[in-house]
Amino acid sequence: MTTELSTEEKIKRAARQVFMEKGYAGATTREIAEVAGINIALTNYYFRSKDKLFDLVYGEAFQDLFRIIISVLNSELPLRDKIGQLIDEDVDFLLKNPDLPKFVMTQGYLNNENFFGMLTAKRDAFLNSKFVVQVVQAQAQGQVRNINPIELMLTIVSNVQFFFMAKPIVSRITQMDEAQYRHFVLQHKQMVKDMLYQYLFLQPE
Amino acid sequence: MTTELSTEEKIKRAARQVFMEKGYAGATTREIAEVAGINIALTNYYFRSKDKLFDLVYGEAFQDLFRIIISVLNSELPLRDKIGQLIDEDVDFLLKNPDLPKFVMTQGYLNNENFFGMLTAKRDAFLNSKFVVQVVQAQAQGQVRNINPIELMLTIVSNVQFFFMAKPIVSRITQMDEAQYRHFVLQHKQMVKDMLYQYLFLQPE
DNA sequence: CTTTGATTTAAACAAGTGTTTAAAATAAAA
DNA sequence: TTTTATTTTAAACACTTGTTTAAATCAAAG
Repeated sequence: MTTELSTEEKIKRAARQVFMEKGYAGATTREIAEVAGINIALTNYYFRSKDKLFDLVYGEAFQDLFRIIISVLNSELPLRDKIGQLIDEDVDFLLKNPDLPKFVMTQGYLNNENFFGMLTAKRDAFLNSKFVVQVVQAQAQGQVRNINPIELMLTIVSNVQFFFMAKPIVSRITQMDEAQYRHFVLQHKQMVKDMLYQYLFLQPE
Repeated sequence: MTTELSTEEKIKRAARQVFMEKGYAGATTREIAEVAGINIALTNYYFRSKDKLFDLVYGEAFQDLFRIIISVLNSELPLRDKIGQLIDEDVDFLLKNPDLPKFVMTQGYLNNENFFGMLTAKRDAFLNSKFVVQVVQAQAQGQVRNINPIELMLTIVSNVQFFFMAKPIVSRITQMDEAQYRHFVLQHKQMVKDMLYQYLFLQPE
């Protein structure tokens, strides 16, 4: 039924799966080839080396992780809605890609030049985002509590992403299965919004 | 000046350093031996294998990460002070051990039996902690907002630990050096407390 | 000093690693 | 079909891995 993928695409997908599960050092080209269902030599035929293949996979994962957040940060929404949207979209995205934050944060230091390059490229998108401007403006008008906009941004993200990074531990301790954990995270969205709104906005709308 | 450590202790410390930096797969016994300044064969003379050495290091890291939190959870403090203490002590501890959460959370699945065993052993300490009892009681008396005590616990921890796990990314984007980041995290403590108190406690004291 | 046991060493082992090679199979072009 | 280029394969390469061995060094006891 599914249309046959090109060999190149099969390798890339297998590489993403194995790298995400085992990390760079723990992954082997042989396992990637096995998952992809192709001969070992083809990984080096299509991509030049394990390093190059990893850089490709990591780069895409890195972009994926920040794309949605940055897009919402710079959207036209008013601040209150924007914070809600940040939480909603981040949760929805991570439900589909639960291992992404762990992968990006733990594997970044390996290919240093690349990693730091990607980060500095993203700097402006965060520091000069419309979100930061909105927060500063609202603070000047006394509508919003006076906290560092970047700290606020991180607080929003931390309340979402941590629940995915800690999932193996939490789901085990609380004995939640996949569906229950999903429900738990979805319900947590509202709590985070309530908490942030109440703390942040000085004048109730 | 420093008293000479035993060979066994030198290996264990070197192993902790290398395992934390590179992970299990990325670490080699030769690098551990080099860091410890001893012959390769000694790692297997004192510990039986790389696996056994890793299990030892991981087990201690695991205990370290939860010891303080569990101790505060079950202390005699009133709820409000307890939440403050959780945040204070977690930050202080992580300032001394910044790589611990990342290590415990990402390397746990490797030695599965051990990991899950340690988790189930900790289950009661969390689920039946004095903290949970206090929250439920305060909720019954209408003093505290009606949220899942475990979710509250996780929210507290997430607002602290995430700032350490994301440190490589955040410090690079914001161009903060070590001292600045330390100041940033210390200041963040108060913000987390304010936010949680305001959200959680229905009657101002 | 001699002897016994523990500790340390250099060297090697087998297995697994990323990568390459040269031939085979397939597809495309003539 | 014949020729050419592309893709795939099995096998091997050089190297690193965790681990072991047997000898050397050291410390303590007799």
